[in-house]
Amino acid sequence: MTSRPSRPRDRGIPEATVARLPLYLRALQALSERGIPTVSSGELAAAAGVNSAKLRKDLSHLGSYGTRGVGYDVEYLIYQISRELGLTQDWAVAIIGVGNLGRALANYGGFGNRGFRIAALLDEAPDVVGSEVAGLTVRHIDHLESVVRSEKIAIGVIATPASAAQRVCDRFVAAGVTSILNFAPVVLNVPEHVDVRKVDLSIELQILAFHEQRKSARDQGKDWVDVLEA
Amino acid sequence: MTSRPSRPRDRGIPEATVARLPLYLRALQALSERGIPTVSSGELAAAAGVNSAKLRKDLSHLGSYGTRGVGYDVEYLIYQISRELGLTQDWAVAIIGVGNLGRALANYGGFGNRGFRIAALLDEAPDVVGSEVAGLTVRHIDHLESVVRSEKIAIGVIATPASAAQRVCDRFVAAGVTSILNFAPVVLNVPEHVDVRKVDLSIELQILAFHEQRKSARDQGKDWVDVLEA
DNA sequence: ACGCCCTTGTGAAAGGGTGAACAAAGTGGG
DNA sequence: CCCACTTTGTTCACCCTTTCACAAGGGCGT
Repeated sequence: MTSRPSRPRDRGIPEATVARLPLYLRALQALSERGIPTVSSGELAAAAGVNSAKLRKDLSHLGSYGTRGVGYDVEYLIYQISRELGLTQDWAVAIIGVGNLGRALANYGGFGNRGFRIAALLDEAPDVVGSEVAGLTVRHIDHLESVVRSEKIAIGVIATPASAAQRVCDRFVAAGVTSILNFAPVVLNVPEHVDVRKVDLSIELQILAFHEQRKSARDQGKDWVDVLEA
Repeated sequence: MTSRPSRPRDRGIPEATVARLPLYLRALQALSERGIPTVSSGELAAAAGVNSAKLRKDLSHLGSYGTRGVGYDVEYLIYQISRELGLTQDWAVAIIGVGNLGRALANYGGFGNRGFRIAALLDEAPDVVGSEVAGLTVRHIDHLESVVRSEKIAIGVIATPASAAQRVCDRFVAAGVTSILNFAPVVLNVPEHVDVRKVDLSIELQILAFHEQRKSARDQGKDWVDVLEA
């Protein structure tokens, strides 16, 4: 079947690498816009905020797309990463919940030029349904199933209040959606074959607070542990 | 100085554990609201979406706060985790950029009851400055430095377009802010002592797309690699 | 054509995180 | 008072990730 001898691609790209590929992609697109034809691992790593050894190892998982002594061809690498991430195809996305967050997502420019197309906005509230947001008419959530089927939606975005999230999630899953991006602060229950990623605004703040507390405690030479002991 | 002999807290809590503590905290608060007094590691782990061994190990980094044969006291554990994360003190937060995203953040309820207080909303656009959002009057970004000082802001949130992010970041740093939550799709340059966390809406989608592509490729029995070889 | 210099790709080692499994410790019933 | 049962806290082995260091490979000037 595979005749070519030298194919270093493992088909098993580490999760940590996958999470960084979008970073590299963005840095490369910035270079491309500035008309820069090639870039070394050191330069690209600096632009993406990682160290160069990590970057080289990450890219080596996709194949040998660099040229020793020169670096990487910007356009070629953009294409290879895009393809690996599946961004060369068109992904239809539905956003449920058109509050401030849903609106922010709908208006976020970063989707269009990366293979994502917002195909539907759904909400429950009568005063939102029918209004126009980001060039789309908001439809009632009752249309969820029919929209998923007609628009071939594979990725669903949940931007509802926490109380509605699991219900929306169940309807997504029942309709055949297999990837869900969840902004509601709840743990979603899904079957094995469905991927969920969570973005939680307050968790990030809490992690920052932890480090911030540690910094200020150190500055003051305090020993929190003993002070607060029972 | 430290007189008590048995103090298992290492002061070196793994980063992965810190990232999960907010999850446990939320699950515990839900239990607390339902009036449940104690919880076992298995139950709490299920509610937080992790396995029980991991949960027990995470909690053991804070100390021995459970009772063998019984489980954990919900209220006590809430207090211990809150304290560890630094949520028992009041954190003043400033949000720069009052677009849809900034508004979503300002209206997000999850902050108030976790020690975070939004102390200022700043923007540049004349049509936003002066308007009222989430009970606060939006002020012009020129006040950034004075607001940081007068409100003792330790955490800054950047919700501006990408083009403005680094500039805002520099001003935050110069004014003495040491923790930054960045929603703009750029890599921020900061000095060593400043913590930056990034939330990127489009990166999460790209990671989902990668897995989704893989799933559909597998379903169709395709061998992408060979098909697309040069 | 040759050799110098630069940069990639990778092997090996170190570090951190995960999960299974178990001993220690506490509860409650008889 | 003792025993059976429950659940924690921890040990250990494994896996994934990061990092260092360097050999292999390609361009460029002479």
